[in-house]
Amino acid sequence: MARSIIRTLDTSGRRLTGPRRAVAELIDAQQGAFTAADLVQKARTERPGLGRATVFRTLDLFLELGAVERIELPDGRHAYVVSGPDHHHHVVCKRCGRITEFDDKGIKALTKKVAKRTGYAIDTHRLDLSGLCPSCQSELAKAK
Amino acid sequence: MARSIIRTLDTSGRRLTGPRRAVAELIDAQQGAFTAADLVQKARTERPGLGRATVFRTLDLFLELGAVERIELPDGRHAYVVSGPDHHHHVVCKRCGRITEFDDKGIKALTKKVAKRTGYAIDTHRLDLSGLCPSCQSELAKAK
DNA sequence: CTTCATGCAAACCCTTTGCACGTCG
DNA sequence: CGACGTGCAAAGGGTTTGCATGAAG
Repeated sequence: MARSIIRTLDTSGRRLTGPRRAVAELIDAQQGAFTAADLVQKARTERPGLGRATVFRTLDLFLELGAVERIELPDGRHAYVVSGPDHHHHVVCKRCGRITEFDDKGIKALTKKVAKRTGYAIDTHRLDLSGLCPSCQSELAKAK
Repeated sequence: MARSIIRTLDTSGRRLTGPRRAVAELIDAQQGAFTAADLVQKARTERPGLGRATVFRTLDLFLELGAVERIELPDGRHAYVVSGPDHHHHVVCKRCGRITEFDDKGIKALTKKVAKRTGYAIDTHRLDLSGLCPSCQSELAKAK
C-alpha cells in the first residue's frame, strides 16, 4: 500500500487530497524506479481525470517531503524512487533499466574528506552506479 | 587550446571538421562546467552560423568518445565538463553554481564491493556532491 | 566521388504556468 | 467560508529530426 507516502504527507501539514492519494498509489504499484511519464501514462488508464500537472506537482511535493528521491538514468533522463527511512544509493542496469539499491558505506567519510580539501560545506551527495544486472549479463553471454 | 579534445576526435576515425573544431574551442574557453545552452549562446556571438543542432550533435559525439562527461546539477539540469585523463568527480555549489573537482579516492573500492554484493557488472559510476562553496558560505554569514 | 556532417526550421518531448473551478479543513 | 489544490490548455525550455546543401577523406 501507499501507506508510508501517505503518512508522510499527513504528518506534514499539507492537505491529504484524493489526487495526491492517487499519485501515491500509482507510485506504490510501480516496482523500482519510475519516470514522471510512467505515472502520467498509467494515470491515463487507471485514474482518468488526473492531470499531468498534478502528477508533476505532487511528485515535487513528495520530493520536498523526502518521500521520494530523484535519480538520473544513464541516458540522462530522470527517474524517481521511493525513499526508505535509511539512506541508500542505486545501481541502474544500462540494458533493462532495473534498479537495485545498496547501502551507503564509506561515502560519508569520503564526503568529509572532500569537504576538508575543497572548503565546501557539503550537504548532499548522490552516487549512481550503472552497468549490467546479473540477468542481462547472462542473456548477453548466451546471445554470443 | 582545444588540443586534447581534437586529438581524441582525430584518433577516433571520425571526421575532423570545422564546426567540430569550433565546438571544441568553445568548450575549451569555458572554465569548469558548462551547459549546452552556454555553448549555443556563445556560438551565436563568437561563431555565427554554427547551428544549435551541431552543438548538440557534437556534444553527443564528444560524450561518446569520452572527451567530455555529463553531470547533473542540483536543480536537475545537466552540464558538461571536459574529462581529463584522470578520473575525477565534482562538487557543485548550490548557490552560485561553481564547480570544483576532486580526485577519486576510494570509490573504486566501494564500487567493487557493491558489484560483489549485487552481482552487477558495474562499468560507470557518478558521484556528485553539492553544498556551498567557501565564498558563498562567507557571503551568507555576512548577510546575517 | 561517396560518405558523412551541417544548417535551418519544424517537430518533439518533458515540465511549468495561468486561470477558473472545486475541495479540504 | 477561505485558503489551498486541481484540471485543462497553453506556454516554455531543452533536445532531436528531416532534408537539401556542403565539406572531408
